[in-house]
Amino acid sequence: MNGQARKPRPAPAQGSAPEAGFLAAIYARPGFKLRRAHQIALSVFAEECRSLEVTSTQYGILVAVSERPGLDQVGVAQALGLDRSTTGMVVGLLEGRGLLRRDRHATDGRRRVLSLTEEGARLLEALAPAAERARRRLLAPLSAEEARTLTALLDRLMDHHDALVRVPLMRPER
Amino acid sequence: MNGQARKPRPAPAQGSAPEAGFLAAIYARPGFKLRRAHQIALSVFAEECRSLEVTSTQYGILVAVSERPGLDQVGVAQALGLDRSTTGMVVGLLEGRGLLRRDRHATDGRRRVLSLTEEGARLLEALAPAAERARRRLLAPLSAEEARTLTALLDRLMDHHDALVRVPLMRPER
DNA sequence: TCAAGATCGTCAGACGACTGATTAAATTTG
DNA sequence: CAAATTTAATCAGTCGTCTGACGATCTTGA
Repeated sequence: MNGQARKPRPAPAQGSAPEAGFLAAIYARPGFKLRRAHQIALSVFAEECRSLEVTSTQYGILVAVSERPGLDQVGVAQALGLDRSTTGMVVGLLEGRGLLRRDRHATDGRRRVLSLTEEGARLLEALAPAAERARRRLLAPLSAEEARTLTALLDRLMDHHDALVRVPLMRPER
Repeated sequence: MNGQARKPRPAPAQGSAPEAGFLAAIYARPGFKLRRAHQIALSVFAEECRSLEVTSTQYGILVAVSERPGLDQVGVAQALGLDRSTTGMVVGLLEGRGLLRRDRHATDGRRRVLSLTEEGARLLEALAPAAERARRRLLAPLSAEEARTLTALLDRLMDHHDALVRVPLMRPER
């Protein structure tokens, strides 16, 4: 929460090994490690951007809209691998905060065309260094070489399973 | 959803490279890759356990209670790195399905002591092979060596940042 | 002993995510 | 052209997760 060590905790029972194999079946699961690592990444990002009140998902949406003003919600969802419903919800949130606009498409009445407001653009600028700090901090325990390896392995997982996830990554046409 | 290829999708705009650098700033973020990989891990687990109606979080809780009958909710939360509230919610769900019991602690009136029901134990047995299939499928694109590397790198991230996350991993005493 | 502090469970509120259904607006086709 | 199909957005419902607050209970130290 506060970015510093949270509290003098009563010494995690790590070393004392009260029972070596407890939950080994869970701790060994890659899915568990990924959940944990993701949890950590969210925490670090949240800490670095605390003052700006933006989550990593919101940051992704802001960047996408900034790079492609006029993108619709489906385009954003596909580019980021988000669910359509989730996207609609978060976009509504950002609209409510005055960070982006949601206009009707000129010729296709179904589409909602997204673009940053002045304030959204300003916030995004302030966000960039914070996001960079978060990236660095997350990767701090790894060497540059190791970070590249991790990145490559995760990319392999993503490529291989892309079609299996309900929301595959897809770039907007044009 | 259905475990098969979901639909003949209209050819992801991958190769055609409509704009090489679109969202590169996001795609390069390790946090983004971790979110995606976690999303995939959840999907694979869900597919393998679809018939049993159990999520990976629920599976973790069932295993923890099975290995330590009599553990309380805080113990479960700390062992799995879950929030107390989350744990209470999921435990309530499992209790509602008759998979575990929640009794008052004999001497400490604050504690709720957890244990598997017959049905919970049976389900857990049926779950083991499904969880193993999920693990294998998730790691399918990696060699054994690469899987070990990935595991090791994620462990490094976890160890280094453990204290920063609000819910550090902690084994129950005794 | 008793008041202060710590701990367990729970609630409300917020956010992200997925499913399934519905509505409205294209687009395709017979 | 009109009907059938497809697609964008939204909604309701479920689940997981975290935060902050609260009441009940336990422990401790003055």
